[in-house]
Amino acid sequence: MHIDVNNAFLSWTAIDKLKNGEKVDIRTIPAIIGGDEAKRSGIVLAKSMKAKECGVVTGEPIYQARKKCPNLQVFHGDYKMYMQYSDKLYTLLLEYTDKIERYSIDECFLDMTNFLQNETLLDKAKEISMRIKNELGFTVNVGVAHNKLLAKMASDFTKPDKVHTLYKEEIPTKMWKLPVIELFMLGRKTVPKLYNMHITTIGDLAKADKNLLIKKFGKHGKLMWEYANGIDDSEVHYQKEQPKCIGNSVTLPMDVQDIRKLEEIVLTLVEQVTYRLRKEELLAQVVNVQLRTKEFKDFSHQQKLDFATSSTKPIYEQATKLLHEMYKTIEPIRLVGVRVDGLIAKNEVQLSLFADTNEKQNKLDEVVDNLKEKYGYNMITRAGKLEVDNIVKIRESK
DNA sequence: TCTGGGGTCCTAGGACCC
DNA sequence: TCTGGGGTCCTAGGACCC
Repeated sequence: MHIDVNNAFLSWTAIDKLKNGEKVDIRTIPAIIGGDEAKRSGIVLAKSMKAKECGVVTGEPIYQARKKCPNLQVFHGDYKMYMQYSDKLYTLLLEYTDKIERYSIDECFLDMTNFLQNETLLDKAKEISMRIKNELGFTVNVGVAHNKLLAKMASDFTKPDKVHTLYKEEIPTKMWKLPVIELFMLGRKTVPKLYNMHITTIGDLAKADKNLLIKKFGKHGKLMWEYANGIDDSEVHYQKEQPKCIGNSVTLPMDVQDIRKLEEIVLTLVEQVTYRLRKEELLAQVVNVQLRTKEFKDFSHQQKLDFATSSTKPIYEQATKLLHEMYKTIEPIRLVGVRVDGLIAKNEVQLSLFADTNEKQNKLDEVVDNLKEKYGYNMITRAGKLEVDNIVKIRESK
């Protein structure tokens, strides 16, 4: 089964407001959850049905959505609150199976193979759907199928509050008629290329020459042909996996060219990233810095460290080096990102010739972390960074 | 008042080794 | 006498997901 919360951010905001005494249910009016236009992060993250009817789409700029829908109401998201609703959903689902993959904040895959007893899968799906609505106050779509791909495709059929099946024999009638963009893992870059090959529906793709697709698209070609034919043998990954990378980035309220400013922003991001790294008890082996220009061109540089570390100082030094490498071709910068890669568990660390032996630095990080833990992330900061902190307020929830 | 932020995976090309 | 072929590791960029 694939379970997908209908308009998750909007629904959760709606029920949270109702709980706090708000009279109108924002699910019943033209409304969206969006970023902050003044901070240049004004895009649509979720929309109500009424907003959708106006033609509002997820990901578009809010000003554009407002043009389509003049009486649109805009609300900001609250990640911490969303996580609480996500946890409630997960807890309820655990009553049905312990093999649950939390695919995202609002999506789960359930492996029901060993939990059917006498009921059919479909009855269970209906029961789950009903209980979520009654006990948690929001609706979901449930997709029922014999693999993850088909379950996910099924949960995406008509919304909201629906249970759909997509069994093997239903593939031609329920899936093949859909436009090819609807297929999982086909995005805006690949679809025009398929159109040029006269492939417009998922059915066209399913019947296309597999080898030709592989020749044109490599591994991705094989995958899309298999998906179009409903082939997928991936497991439900119900055990929490160690992250492969940790990164934070900010779109700046205004373009920045001053390298000193950029350095300070990088420092803020490094502190954020390494804080998360230490909380997860991981060490990083690679540092990556990303810049986006005001023309929306992205650049990134990365480099391996001589030793695995989670310490602010060496990671900041590496990040500054990378920033300066890229600064040569400087243009006004819109976004700055810092990411660490090649993560390993702290207790699995190999002894290196250049081991991270700076006890003093590690101790300092620990003290700062504890203060942040106790008094809030933004309660302690560097004196030299106060100005940047005003530009780049780090969200407490992260 | 144009276009978020968090991720994963893949590919191509270059350096280097034998 | 004028340039092989196997491999690994690293980096930059891009596609896709929610």
